[in-house]
Amino acid sequence: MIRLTKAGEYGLRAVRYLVENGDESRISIGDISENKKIPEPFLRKLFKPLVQHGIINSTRGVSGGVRLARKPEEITVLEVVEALEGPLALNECLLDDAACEFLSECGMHDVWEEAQAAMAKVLRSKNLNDLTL
Amino acid sequence: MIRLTKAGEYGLRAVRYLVENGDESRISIGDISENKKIPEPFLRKLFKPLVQHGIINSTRGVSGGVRLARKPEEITVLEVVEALEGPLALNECLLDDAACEFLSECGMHDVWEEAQAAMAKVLRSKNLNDLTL
DNA sequence: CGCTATTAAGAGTAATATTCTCACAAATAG
DNA sequence: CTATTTGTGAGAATATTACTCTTAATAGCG
Repeated sequence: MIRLTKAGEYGLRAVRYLVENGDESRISIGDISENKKIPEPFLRKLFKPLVQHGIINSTRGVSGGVRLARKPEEITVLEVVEALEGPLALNECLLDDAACEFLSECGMHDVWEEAQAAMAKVLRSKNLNDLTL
Repeated sequence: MIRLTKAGEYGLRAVRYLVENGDESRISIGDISENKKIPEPFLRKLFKPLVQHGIINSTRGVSGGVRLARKPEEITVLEVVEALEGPLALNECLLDDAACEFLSECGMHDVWEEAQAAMAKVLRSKNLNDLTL
């Protein structure tokens, strides 16, 4: 089907909410969930990779919450997508050559690589501020 | 995950086999399955959409089989991929606007559209002969 | 200090989509 | 009419996605 999952969809929506409400204060995942209509426990899970990739900062406890770890214009859409969905790989062979039993005689490898590069270029050219226009 | 499924992978592999062995004669799905290491009953199913999309011609019975319905250089990779995977739609909202509950305030719609167009352009620029180099 | 309210983190479960199998039906050449 | 080959429908197995419930950390307050 070649499609973005809910993880990517929800995660981007959440990150965008932080950009729009990013007055340095921390925002709770519950708030985001409520405002953006995202199932809370699921959203909660999405923040783990975002934190690990240094896109989001989180603190627990009373007045804790999440916020962008860097300025929005320094975070590309590609970064967020890859944190949430894993590295871009339109076909398995683009992730791990060994996955293709046909290798050089495959014929498709280069096509997928080119298609993926084109897509990645677009996603890399957009930063989080570009989403709020 | 944004990845090609086995349907696309197997289908392209099968179509490529036809290009390479396309001496006007019909080839049985069993042959393709054996040569390209594709589970036969599954491959069988993949030919249905290929026939429906006018990419493949099939005939039943003794000395029947499948073959390309047109010259390989007149069939684009995009055509084959879309026949097998359904229309390209990196996000649901690119297929059906109603699917997005945020619509104009979404922010991501245009980004996905642009990324998808870039990818589609590459896949449309390649025909089946380009795969056999 | 220790309790409590609040919030993120982690483990585990349910739903859905994909991949594959099997059994049989329909067509066709000889 | 028979051997061969594609077509079709039901459905099992597996992988992925989506969601829920429990646990751990933190700050503030008496």
